Amino acid sequence: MTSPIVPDKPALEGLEDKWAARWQEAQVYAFTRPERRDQVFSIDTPPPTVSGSLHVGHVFSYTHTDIVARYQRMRGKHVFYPMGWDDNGLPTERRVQNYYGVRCDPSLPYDPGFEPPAKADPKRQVSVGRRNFVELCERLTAIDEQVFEQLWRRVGLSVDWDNTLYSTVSRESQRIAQLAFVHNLERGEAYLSEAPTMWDVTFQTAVAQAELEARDYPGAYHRIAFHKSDGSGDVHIETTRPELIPSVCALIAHPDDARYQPLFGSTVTSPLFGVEIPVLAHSAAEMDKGAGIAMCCTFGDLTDVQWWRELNLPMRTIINRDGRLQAETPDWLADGSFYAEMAGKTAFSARAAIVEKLQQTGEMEGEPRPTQRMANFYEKGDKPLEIVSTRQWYITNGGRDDDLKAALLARGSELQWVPEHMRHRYDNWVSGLNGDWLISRQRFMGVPFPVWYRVDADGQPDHSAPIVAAADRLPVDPSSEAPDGFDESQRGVPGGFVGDPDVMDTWATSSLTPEIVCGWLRDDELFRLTFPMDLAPQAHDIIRTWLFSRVVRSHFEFGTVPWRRASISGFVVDPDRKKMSKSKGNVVVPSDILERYGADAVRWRAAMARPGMDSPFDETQMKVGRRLAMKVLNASKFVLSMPTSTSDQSAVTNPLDRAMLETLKGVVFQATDAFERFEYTGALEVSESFFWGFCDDYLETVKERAYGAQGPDESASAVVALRTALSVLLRLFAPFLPFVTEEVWSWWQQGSVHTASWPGEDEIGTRGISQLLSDLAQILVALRGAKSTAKVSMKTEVLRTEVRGQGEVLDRLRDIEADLRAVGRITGEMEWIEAPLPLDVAVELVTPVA
RNA sequence: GGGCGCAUAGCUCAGUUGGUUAGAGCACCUCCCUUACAAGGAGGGGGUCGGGGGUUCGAGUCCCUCUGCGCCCACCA
Repeated sequence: MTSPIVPDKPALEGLEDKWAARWQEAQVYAFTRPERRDQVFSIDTPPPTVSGSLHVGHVFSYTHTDIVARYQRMRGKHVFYPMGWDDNGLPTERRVQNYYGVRCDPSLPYDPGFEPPAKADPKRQVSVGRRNFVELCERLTAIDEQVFEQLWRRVGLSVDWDNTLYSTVSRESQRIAQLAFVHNLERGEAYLSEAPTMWDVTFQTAVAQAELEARDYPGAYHRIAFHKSDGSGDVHIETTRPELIPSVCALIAHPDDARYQPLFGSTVTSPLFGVEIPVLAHSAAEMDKGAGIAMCCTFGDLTDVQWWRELNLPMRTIINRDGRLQAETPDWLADGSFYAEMAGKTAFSARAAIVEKLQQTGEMEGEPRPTQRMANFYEKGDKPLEIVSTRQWYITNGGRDDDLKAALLARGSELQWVPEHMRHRYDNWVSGLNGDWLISRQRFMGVPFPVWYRVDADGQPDHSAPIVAAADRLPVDPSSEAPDGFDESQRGVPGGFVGDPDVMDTWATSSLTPEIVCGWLRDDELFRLTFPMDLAPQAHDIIRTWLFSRVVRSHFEFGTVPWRRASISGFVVDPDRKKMSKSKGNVVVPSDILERYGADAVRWRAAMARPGMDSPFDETQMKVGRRLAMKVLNASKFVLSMPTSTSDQSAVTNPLDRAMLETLKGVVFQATDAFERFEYTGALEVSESFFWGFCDDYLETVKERAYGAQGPDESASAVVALRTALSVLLRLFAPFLPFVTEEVWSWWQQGSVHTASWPGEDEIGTRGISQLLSDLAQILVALRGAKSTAKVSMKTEVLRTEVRGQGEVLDRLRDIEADLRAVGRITGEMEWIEAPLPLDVAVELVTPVA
C-alpha cells in the first residue's frame, strides 16, 4: 500500500495553475482514436467570438459542457471536445478599427511594411487596403485568443488544446466553407439573386433575418395630402416617413374599404413632386391603421416589398447604401425643384426638410403626431434598417419552400433537446421564416465566395453564369487569384473577369463547425468516429442562428441531423433578472470572480444552474461552492490520516460502515442516472448532500474507532470504509470540482482522477442496511439538540439516554452502541425501549457546573 | 397578436408516477475556539405551495380558469 502524502495545511490557492500545467504536460485530455464510433463522445463546442469579452455567463455555460465531457470521459468514452475561436466577421473588424485606429479601403493597394499608428485616434482613422486590414485582424485575434485560452484553462475546460483547436477564419475553415458552398451551388441550394434586402446603413452591409432585432423606435405620423388627378380634391395618407414621398409608386387600400373603393383604378399626384401614381387595392392594407390608405415606396417596410412584387410596381430607389438620399434628382419626378434640398441628406435630415416644406405649401395637415413603434435593427447596429435592392447570395432554408421547411422541422424533432421544451424555439423560428438565408456580406474580414464573373465587352460583369472555383483550388481568394483559364492581367477588363467582392457571413462558416472539427473530406477516419456528433451545447439565444444553420447544412450535405442532442444553457442575469450587457454596466468579469473564489467554487455555482434556466448572479453563492471545495480538502486530509493496515474490502464488518457504503451505492446510482439524462445539477445535489452527511455524522461518529479505540479489526473496518467512500466521492465530484479532487487524488492514487473510471455500484461490494445511517443521524440531532438547547459544549457528557423505537431498529442501533457513546459522550446508561413508534430519543445531560 | 416557460420560506431553488407533519442552501437568531475544517461546527425560528373552481378517500403535484412575471417570434402606413 502506498501511504498518502498529505500536506499539513491544504489550500485551494494555486491549484488551478498547478493542475492546468500538469494536465497539459501529461496530456490527460488528449483525444485518442478508438476502433468504433460508439466509443467516442463528440461535442460541437460553440466557438466564442474572440473580439468580444467573456462574461460570467460564458463561464457557466462552458462549464456545463465540460462537466458532461468529464463524466463521459470517466465512463470510458474517448471524448472529442474541440474548442474553436470565432475570429471571423464584423465583430473582429470593428474591434480592429477601434484598437488600431484604421479603416479598410479596398481600393488601396497592399503595403507590406505597414504598421498601425502607435496610438489609435478614433477621429482620424488611417485608411488601409484590404490585405493589410485582414493582416491586422489576424494579428489582433491571435492576441485575443491567447487571453481566451488562458481563461478556459483556468476554468478547467478539459479540452485537448494541442490537437483540437480551430478558428473560423483559418485556411481549413475557409476551405470547408467554400467547399460546402460549392456543393450547395451545384445542388441548387445556393443562388445569387437581386432583390430587396434588409440593409444596415452604418455597416453598409446586407443583414439576414436571423440577425434582426425588433426595437422600440420613436416616430411620428404625418398627415399628407395627395392630389386626385381629376382635380376633385385630396386623398390624405399618414406616414412616419415623409422623406420617402419621392419614391412613392402607389397608394394602396384594402379592397373592402368603402372609403377608397371609388378611387381604385384612378391616379393621384404626389405633393411637391407631382408624380402621377395609381391608387390600388390590396388585402395586405389594414383599414384601421393610419388613414387606412398607405403610400407604397421602394422601400419603407416589408409590406412595401410585398406590394411592389405582387402589384408589379416600378422601383423608385432614393436611399443610398450609406443611408443618405441620392445626389441626382430622380428622373421620374415631374417637378424636381424641391428634391435638391433633400439630396445628400440623411433620412432624418431630409424628413425635417420636407416636413417644413409641406407645412409651407399646406400639403401637410397639422403637426407630426408622435408615436412609438417597433422597427427592425441589425442586432449590432443602432440605426433602423433600410430596405434596398441588392444582389446577394442565398442558401435555401425553407423560408420560401414549404416542403423544405417541413423537412427541416422534422430534423428538429429528431433531436433530443435538453431541456425538452427548447424544441419549441426551433419550431417557432423555422415556421416563421419568410425568406431564404442571406449569406453574403459587403465586408472584408471573412470567407470570400469562390466565384468570379465574366466581364462583357462593355466592361459589365455577367452575374448570370458565375465561374466557380474547382474543389482542389480551395480555399481561394477571387480578389487576388484568377479563375482557371484566365490570368491576372484580365481582371476587370472587357472579355476578362472580376472576383465576387463579398464575404460570407460568419454564420455561413460556423454553420459548418461539425464538418470543420470532425474532418469532413480531410480525415475520413476521424469523421467516421465523430459524426454525427453526440452533443451540441449552446445558449438559447443562438437556436435560430447557429443551431438552425448547422441543421440546414447537415441536412443538405448528409441528409441527417449533425448531432443527436442539443443542450441549451440559460443566461446569467443580474440580480434584477435583467440580461447582462456592457451598455448596462452590469457585467461580471469572470477573471475577477475566479480569482476571489477559485475555479472549483465558480464551477460549483455554474452546476447549480440547470439546463435552460436563467440564473441570477449572486456572489454569496460562490462562497458555498468554495466551502464545499475546502471541505473536500479537509475531510480528505482527515480520512487519509487514519492509520491503515489493509485495503481489503472484506475488512468492512461494522454495520455502520456497511450502512454508509450501502447508502453511497444509492448515491452512485442516482448520480449516474441523472448524468445519463444530462441533469448534471441532480448528480451534484445527490452527491453533495451525501457528502455533508458523511462529514458531519458518519465521520464524526467513527473517528475514534478508526483511530483504534475499539481495537484493530474495528479500526480496519472504519478505515477501509472511509477510504472506499473517499475514492468514490472524489470521482463523483471530479466533473464539478476538477482541481480540488485532482489535488486530493494525487495524495494517494496513481494517475489522474479525470481518467479514473466512474464509480459503479458493484465496486462497493459490501451489503448493509442503509437505514441505520439515517437512524444515526436522527440520534445525533437529539444529542446535539439537547446540548445546544442547554447551551453547553458538544463535549458535555450525557448521563442517560432513552431510545424508543421498533425492535428491529433498536437492535441495529445497539450494534453500534460503542460508536454512539463515543460521538455523543454518553458515559451513563443507555436505555432501549421497544415501542411501535418512529425513533425517538430522550437525553439527560450532566448537571452543568454553576 | 402567436408560442414557450415560471409563480413553493426574506433570497436562490428542490419537490420524480397524487400518499404521513412540504425540503435544502443563503440570510436571520442562539450556542460551541470539539486535536480535519472558525473563510468552521451544532441547534433554532420562518411557508394558507400566486387567486378561484373542479376531479379524488387524499392535491404543491392532475384538469379548468384568472392574475402577475420572464423569454422567443410577429408588429415600420
